[in-house]
Amino acid sequence: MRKLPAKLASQLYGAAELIAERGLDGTKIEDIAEATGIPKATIYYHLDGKNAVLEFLLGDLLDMIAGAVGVAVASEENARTRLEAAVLAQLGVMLEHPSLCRALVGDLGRATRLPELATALRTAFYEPIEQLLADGVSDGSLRQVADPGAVALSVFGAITVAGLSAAVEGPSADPSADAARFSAAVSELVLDGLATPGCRDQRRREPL
Amino acid sequence: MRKLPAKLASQLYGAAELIAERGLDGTKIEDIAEATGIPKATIYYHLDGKNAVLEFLLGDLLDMIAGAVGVAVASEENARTRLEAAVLAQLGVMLEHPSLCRALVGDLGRATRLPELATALRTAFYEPIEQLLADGVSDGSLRQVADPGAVALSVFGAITVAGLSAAVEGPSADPSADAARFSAAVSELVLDGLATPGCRDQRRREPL
DNA sequence: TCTTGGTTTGTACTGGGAGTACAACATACG
DNA sequence: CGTATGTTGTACTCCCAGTACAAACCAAGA
Repeated sequence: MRKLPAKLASQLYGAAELIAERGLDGTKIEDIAEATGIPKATIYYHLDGKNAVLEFLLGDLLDMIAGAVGVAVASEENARTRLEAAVLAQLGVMLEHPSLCRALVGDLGRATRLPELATALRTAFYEPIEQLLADGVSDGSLRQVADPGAVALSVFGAITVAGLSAAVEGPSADPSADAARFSAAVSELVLDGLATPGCRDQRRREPL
Repeated sequence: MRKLPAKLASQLYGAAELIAERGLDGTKIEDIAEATGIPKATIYYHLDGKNAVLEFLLGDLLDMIAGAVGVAVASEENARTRLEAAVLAQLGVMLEHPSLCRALVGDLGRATRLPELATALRTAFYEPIEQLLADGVSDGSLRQVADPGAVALSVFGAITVAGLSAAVEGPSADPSADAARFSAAVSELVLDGLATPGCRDQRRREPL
C-alpha cells in the first residue's frame, strides 16, 4: 500500500482541488473517483480509504517543503541569511501548490490526528526553524532570546500563516513573485521587528 | 434558534473537550448528548445539527477573544504598548480555554467554511492587529513596513500559532502565567526581531 | 500456448450514524 | 382550563464509507 504506482499517484492530484474546496468530509469517494478517473474499487485496492488519500497528498507536500527548506538551510552562510533563505523556500513551495495548502488548512485536524503526518508536519515546518535559531545564537548572527522554544514557535507561525493565507486567497498568476514578496515581509518582521529603532540602520527603509 | 437558553448553553460546553479530542467527525451526536446530558432530540430542537454545535462553541471563544483584545486595544497608550497588551489579552483568553482552541485547530476547515465563523475569526484575530500596525505608524511607535498587509498577517500568525500550540500541549496549571510567558516571547519577536543589533539598547537583554 | 499471480474494475451489499417525524409529556401563562 | 412553547423517547429514512466478490485484464515465464 505504500508503493502506489506512479501513474495513479499523478492522477490522484486531480483530487487536491476538490478536497481543498469542500474539505474531505464534503468529498465523497465517488467524487474523487470521478475527478481522478480512478474507479472507486481501484482506490480501495491501493489505499486504506479517504484518510489515506489525504495522507498521500499532504505527505507529498510536506516532503517537498522539508526538501526545499533542507537545501536552503544547508548552505555555508550564517544563520540569519539561511533563515531568510528558508522562509523563501517554504513560501515558494507553498505558493506553488495552493490547493494542497488549502487542503492542509481545511483538514488540519485530521492531518494532526494522522500520526505519520503529524511528525512530517513537525519536521517540515517547525524543526528547521528551531535549529536555525539555535545556530544563529552560536554564530552570532541572531539574538539570544529569553524563551527560544516559544519564539521558534512564533516564527514558525509567522511564516506558515502567511503562506497558508496566501494560498487560500486563490492561486496567483506568478507564485514565485508572490513568494518573494511575502518572504520579504516575513523576514523583515522576524529579523528587524516592528518597534521604531532610534538607530538600527543596516536595513532598507523604503521611501514609502 | 439563535436564542439557545442559558442552561443548555452552559451544558453544551461539556462537549468541547470531546470535540477537541476526537474532532467533530469522530464525535457522534449521541456522544455529545451523553456528555452534555442534553438528549439528542433536544439538541436538534435548538440547533441545526453538528456544525451548529461547533459554531456555537467557537463563536463564543471568538467573541471572548474579540472582547478582550478590544479592551486592550482601546487604551490611551501608544500603539506599540497596545500591541503588547493585545498579544497578552489574546493569549490569555486562548490559554484560559484550551479545549475550545483545540477544537478550533481541529476543525479549522469546517470553521472557515461556516460563513459566520469565518468573519468572526477575522474580526477576533486579524483586524485588531492590522489596525494597530497602522496606528503605530501614525503615532510613530511602530515602523513603517514595505508590505503592511503581509506583515499584519505574519504577526497574526505569530501570536495565534503560539496560542494554539500552547493550548494543544494540554492545559497548564497556571494559564495566566503561561500567557505572560508566551506573550513576552511573542512581543519580543514582533517588536525587536531576531537580528543581532549593534545598537538597540532600549529593551531588556537577560544575562542568559 | 497455457499457467500463474498480480492488478483493474463493475456491481451489489452491509453497517453506522446524521438527521427527521412524531407522539407523549411537561410547564407556563392567559 | 386551554393554548403555546419547550422537552424527550422511539422509530424511522437516507446517505455514504467501506467490503465482498467475481469477472476481466495483463504481464512473464515455461
